[in-house]
Amino acid sequence: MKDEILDLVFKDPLPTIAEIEAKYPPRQLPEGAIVTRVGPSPTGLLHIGTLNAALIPYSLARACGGVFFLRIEDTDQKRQVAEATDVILKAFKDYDICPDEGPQADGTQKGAYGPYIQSQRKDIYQAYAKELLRQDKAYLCFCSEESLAQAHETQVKAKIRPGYYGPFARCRTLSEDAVLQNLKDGKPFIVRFKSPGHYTQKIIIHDLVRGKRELPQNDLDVPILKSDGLPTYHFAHLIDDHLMGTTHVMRGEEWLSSLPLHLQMFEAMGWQAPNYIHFSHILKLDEQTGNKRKISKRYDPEACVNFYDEQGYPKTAVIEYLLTLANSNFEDWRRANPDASYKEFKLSIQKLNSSGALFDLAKLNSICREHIGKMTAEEIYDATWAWAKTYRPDFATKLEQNKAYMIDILNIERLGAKKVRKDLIKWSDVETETAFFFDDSFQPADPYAALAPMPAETVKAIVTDFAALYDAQDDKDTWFAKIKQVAEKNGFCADMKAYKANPTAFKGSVADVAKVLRVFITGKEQSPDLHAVMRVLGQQATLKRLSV
RNA sequence: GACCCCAUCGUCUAGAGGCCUAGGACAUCGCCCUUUCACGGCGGUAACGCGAGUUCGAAUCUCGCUGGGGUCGCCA
Repeated sequence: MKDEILDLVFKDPLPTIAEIEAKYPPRQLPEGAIVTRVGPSPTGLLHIGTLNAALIPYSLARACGGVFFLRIEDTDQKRQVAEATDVILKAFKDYDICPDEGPQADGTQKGAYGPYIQSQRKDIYQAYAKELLRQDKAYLCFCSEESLAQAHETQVKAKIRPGYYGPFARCRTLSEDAVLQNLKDGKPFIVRFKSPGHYTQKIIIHDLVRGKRELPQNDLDVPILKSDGLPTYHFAHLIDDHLMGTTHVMRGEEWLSSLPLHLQMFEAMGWQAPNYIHFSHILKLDEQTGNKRKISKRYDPEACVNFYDEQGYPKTAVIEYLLTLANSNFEDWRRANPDASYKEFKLSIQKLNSSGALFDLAKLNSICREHIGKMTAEEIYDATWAWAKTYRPDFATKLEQNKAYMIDILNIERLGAKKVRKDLIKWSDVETETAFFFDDSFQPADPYAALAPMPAETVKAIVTDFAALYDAQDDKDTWFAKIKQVAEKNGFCADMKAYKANPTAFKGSVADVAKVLRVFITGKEQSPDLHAVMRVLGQQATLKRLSV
């Protein structure tokens, strides 16, 4: 293509290809190490799929001593959301995904293969686009968006494969004079890749998970530079992953269809293409249709990572859940290594799952229970406090003011217990589960109604009799002996076996007596171990709740 | 519509032609433990989408069908 045209298209001075290539020398890496990356678009809240798309390459790179970097793919100015990059950075940090290279929270960038923000690489993309134009492997397209939309519609109506290819690629055959004239007229344009492919012919592709596949060659003349001069994904991926030395491109399966295009572009550039891995989407059951669909930010609150943050799901547990979806043998490994960090698990490319998984909150909950079940009361306190500081400031204050008490509460059936109770799924549960320990959040329903049909005088007698005997110093056996004593005094059977053998002989059993006390103490019919609850509550508070 | 991907219990999956009467985990149900709940223990229900083929033998290989997902943008 004429230099005159090129000069008109690229008015500002651009670095030469040689200058650029010199800045991106091949990486020196140990044998078997891979270079991979995640490239989120800063468009708002972080999607769970993006977290997953970062976790997998990060884990894989870590397992082989490779490099994992973060690249912000912000080439679509329309979809840009302010602060979204900070959201990504913060989420990665919170979830302990630490890129070796990429933008940092303080605004600087780490790594020698940057910049890692695509909007800052405009001149690089343009330099390569210019080179492609010079070599006639790309051309200028002046078709308006409206005419393109119209052509698309016509194709669909005529049941012809839609797209800008072959006879439909009108600007491909524009003469240089016509191009020059359009440019001089100030017509807006984009740069298209001149595809050398034929749709009827095949290209062999290799996906490290799916294996060898045969796909139709790409014959679409896709845009590589938009009218604002910024590259499209296809072009940016080509340039960046080449220059940055990516050995393994890992991305969602929505990219599989464009792999022939990408491979074709690598070949056109004379570059060796990286390895590709396309992982499946995280799906969700659509309640309307009953079908599975890609979990979406728009309809599913659990699609956004901040949902888990707000609810207070332990971040490690969320990561472990994602890991079980990625490599099903993670669960076996976890059982064999109950106390190891998930970071010690060697994620395997071969075992990466290739079919879409339905997001299962019940499974996540179970992982959370196990996770919190292994923590000490102090650890739970700290994590809950850190969560509450952001999402429940009032509760955070309450935690601060009652630290020792709260730890005592959390230690019920935990400290020294052979089998710890696993009723905590997330940090917000700490607030609800411990509420009855505090007078300001202890909101019992009418205990007599709750205990009906037991007569009110019987209830009162049990409560007052026990209150008279209660001593917070009692060990569990002594404490229970007193409950039995109260039971017998009021005509209840103290021995469960005897009661079950002949239930009609008594007003009820010791279990009913315990239930009365439980309702008065906790406001609920179910609670953790009552003796422990009373002990933690203390003599005074216990008696106060038993004063009728 | 065209092209592509995927297909084992409700869910995530194990499974590489005979180790499969299909295993595990979550969920669910029952029993036990037990002053309630939870935990824990024991047990149960529950799957190879369908149809051809290859083979002595198929969940596993091939083809077709069906179902689900994805792509077909100056979005990524």
